[in-house]
Amino acid sequence: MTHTAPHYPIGDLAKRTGTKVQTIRYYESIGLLPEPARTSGNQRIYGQDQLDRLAFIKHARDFGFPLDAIRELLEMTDRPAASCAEADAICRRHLTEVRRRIGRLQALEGELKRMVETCSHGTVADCRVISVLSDHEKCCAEEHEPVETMPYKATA
Amino acid sequence: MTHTAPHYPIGDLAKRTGTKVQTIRYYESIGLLPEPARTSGNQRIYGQDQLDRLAFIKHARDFGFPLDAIRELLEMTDRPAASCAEADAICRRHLTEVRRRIGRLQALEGELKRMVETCSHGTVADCRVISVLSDHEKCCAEEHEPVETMPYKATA
DNA sequence: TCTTGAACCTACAGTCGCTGTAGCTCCCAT
DNA sequence: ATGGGAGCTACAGCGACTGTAGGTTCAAGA
Repeated sequence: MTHTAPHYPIGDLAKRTGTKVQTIRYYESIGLLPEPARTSGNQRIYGQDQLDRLAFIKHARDFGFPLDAIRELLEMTDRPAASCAEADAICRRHLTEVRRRIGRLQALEGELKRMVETCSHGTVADCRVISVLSDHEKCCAEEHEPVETMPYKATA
Repeated sequence: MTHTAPHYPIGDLAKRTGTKVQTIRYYESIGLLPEPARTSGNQRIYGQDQLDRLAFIKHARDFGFPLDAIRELLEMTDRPAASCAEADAICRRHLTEVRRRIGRLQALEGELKRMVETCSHGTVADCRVISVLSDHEKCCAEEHEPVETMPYKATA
């Protein structure tokens, strides 16, 4: 039993990585994090390895990588001598996706901007916003694909 | 019984609006579309009103409005004499959200671009992609907030 | 030593906006 | 009469969590 190896309870891990406790347990449940050691009272204790692994996951999530891609990237970190072509490919694919999204959102931004700018602030019957949404003809884009879902929280 | 009023089965409604049949039933289940009339054999039949309403929903979804916002917008179309200030507000809020997302994604794009560009295509041990994700210090952004989730489909 | 309260535990439901499946029934054309 | 496509209900699953209920454990202070 060494006294030098650090060991953290789940709350410390959460604070140090900026993830939520539930999220860490969720990652464990889907096999993204290995099952950690437990105290005699059944509480999880983590070492440096786990902390690093979780930090990697968190960072990759902040970059917007989906968990499947992160899983692949983590497998690669376990084989440091392997070629990084796959990691490169994952990253490029992600970049392409990000650019596609930016394009869609920018087209959307233009249309929304026009909508609010031409709104005459009168009644619903005359409202530009409503009329554009009601009538496809009034819409500027010839053909526009649906943008990804965006559930934004209420700004009360 | 008039012979002029059009009436469509659910599949026609789907084709005409570009939504899926299940989606229409889903909208009904959450109260976004009213329950339609039924044939003697229990099949849904829709009139022009419902078609227009669904087209409105579809169009608004294509604009990225969340269903809650669409619900509010639909309520407004039922009160055409009311002020459109609320519709304007919803639209502006959405526009703000879209712009926020664009900003985040653009920051992300820059970082991802740097990552793939500096990748030396060697082993995982030397991989820039992996190392940036492993080590927060190597990351160019001083502080970056997580970007929204983006589950992209496999490009096989 | 006892107590208090924060942190931990499991298990499960809910979020958002659908999508897919199973296992039926119905309708229309041949 | 029959075949097949379209419709029906009910429910599970997606991704990535978040929140809740109801219990246990731990560490610090009295």
